[in-house]
Amino acid sequence: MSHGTPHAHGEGDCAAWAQRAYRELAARGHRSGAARGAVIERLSAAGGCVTAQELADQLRGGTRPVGLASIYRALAAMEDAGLLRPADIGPGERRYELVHDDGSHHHHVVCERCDRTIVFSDHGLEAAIESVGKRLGVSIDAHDVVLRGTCRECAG
Amino acid sequence: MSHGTPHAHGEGDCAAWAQRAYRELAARGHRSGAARGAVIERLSAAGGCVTAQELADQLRGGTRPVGLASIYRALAAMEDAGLLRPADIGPGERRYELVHDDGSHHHHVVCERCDRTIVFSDHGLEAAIESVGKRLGVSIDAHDVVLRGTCRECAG
DNA sequence: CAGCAAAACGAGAACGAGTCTCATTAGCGC
DNA sequence: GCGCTAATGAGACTCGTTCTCGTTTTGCTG
Repeated sequence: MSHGTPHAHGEGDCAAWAQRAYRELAARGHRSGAARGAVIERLSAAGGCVTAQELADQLRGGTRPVGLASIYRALAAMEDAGLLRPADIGPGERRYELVHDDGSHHHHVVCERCDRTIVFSDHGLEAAIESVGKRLGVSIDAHDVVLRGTCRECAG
Repeated sequence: MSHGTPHAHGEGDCAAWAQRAYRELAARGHRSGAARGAVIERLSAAGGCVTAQELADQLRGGTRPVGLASIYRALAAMEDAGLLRPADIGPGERRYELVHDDGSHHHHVVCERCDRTIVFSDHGLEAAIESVGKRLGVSIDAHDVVLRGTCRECAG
């Protein structure tokens, strides 16, 4: 049951995500623009977990530079549409995660030595969180969990 | 502004915390200064869960204004000394929590309607986190958990 | 296809949190 | 007191994010 997926990158999902993003945004009355398209492609290629700045850097080197404002606008629109989820992993680190429609869901471990981020999911943890919500009488819409420690490689 | 968290723990702890803060900082070779003293008093009075900006505002209105730089310095020194723990509750929200020496430890629920923060601790959740760390082979030094939802009052 | 209104765009200004620098002040051991 | 050094505060600076505004695109309609 609680089988983890440490760093499983499914690329097929991301292409599907891009399709859904186009569809969802169009359905919400958004017109298709070059900037937003480029952002969607980049996000989908990266599989998520990027900052706005990283997107800007990558797009600046690409076929066509995209203004920062447009990137933030695109990200905001997609967050509104439930296509992205911001993850506040550290101060000055707002990373955006793809939200897949299968409801899959993960959290992060940040290694304090190498600064790498490991992705995981865990049923036990989700269950514990749900149980806390019930106990407190709070209906939980979302939750962020960030673990900090030393990863296997750094621990040696 | 309206962020007076109803406190489950007594205020006696916070006075004790202030004492320990003075002691611990002195032990680390810090001299006692007016600015740092004011920050300790304010933190202890607030019981934690404040941002540097809030401290600055409160101290500006007080008997003696304290420079922002000094506040950040004081916070950093106390974090180093294990007296404070930063909690990244939201973007642009670096709140500092008192670390009590009884090792007590809590997390936050942020109500998305009234923006209030509820503090809780849960043994099951801690256990789940520990178990995740073991499974991933990561030694966990610290962890942040933020739940977002609607509190009992707002759900009405 | 041309015309049009609204959406999207990009450059740059503005903003806010946090950090850094530096000249001045003040603690503490002597 | 004396002097060394940490602490302080004003303000400059960085950096991520948001806002503004004039221009370009898009998609719709005649």
